[in-house]
Amino acid sequence: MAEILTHAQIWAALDALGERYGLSASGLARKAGLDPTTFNRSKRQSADGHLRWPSTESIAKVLQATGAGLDEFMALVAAKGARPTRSSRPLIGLAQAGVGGFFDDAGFATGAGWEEIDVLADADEHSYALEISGDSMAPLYRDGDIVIVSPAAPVRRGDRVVVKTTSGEILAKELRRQTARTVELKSFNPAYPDRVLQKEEVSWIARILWASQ
DNA sequence: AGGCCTTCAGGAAATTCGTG
DNA sequence: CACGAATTTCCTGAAGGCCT
Repeated sequence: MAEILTHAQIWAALDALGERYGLSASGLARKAGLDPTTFNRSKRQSADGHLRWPSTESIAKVLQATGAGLDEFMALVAAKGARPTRSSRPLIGLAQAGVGGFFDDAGFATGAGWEEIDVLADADEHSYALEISGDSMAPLYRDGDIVIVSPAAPVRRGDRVVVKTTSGEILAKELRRQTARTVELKSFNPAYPDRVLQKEEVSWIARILWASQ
């Protein structure tokens, strides 16, 4: 690969990121707290043909707002022009997920009762969709949002994760850190408490890959 | 290391598009 | 038809390069 970052790749990656969330260029900018015109076509090239680039600050804000990591963004850059594949994933409401019978011991989707939903995301085959209910994850995820989750994805500190406890509780939070004995979780919504769980209280951790719709 | 000066991304205003 | 969302056009603040 001769060029690492081309103008077309960067903008295509930004578009692809927006598409994953069902957002237009202006919608993505607004979600990131930027002026809605920031990513418009007309802002990508000036009349004299000069190429315009998004600032690193804007990209940082978009990654912050979407929860995508730099590695995921760079994967989109490398996959310039590739349309995300539409695939059908099992879907369940966050509220129902804790009831039991929907997951195996490792957190993989199993059993009956799952709906199906089409998502614009080439997530792995083990991924499934959760419909957010309530405001406990605001402002990042709102009631009715769909998040794509994978129990097969490796989790690192700072990742957004869904955790099932042995008592049947389902938590969606940010992974603060994992120690030998504990798992520390930070709430998205500051109105809700952070949690520190003992390792043996955790039945599985799945990483939130994308939000959609 | 400091000041000037050019460049340019992003904001403001204006306009068009889309949808009930 | 009205309202909001999306987009274009124009403008400005400030970042950053260059030359002492």
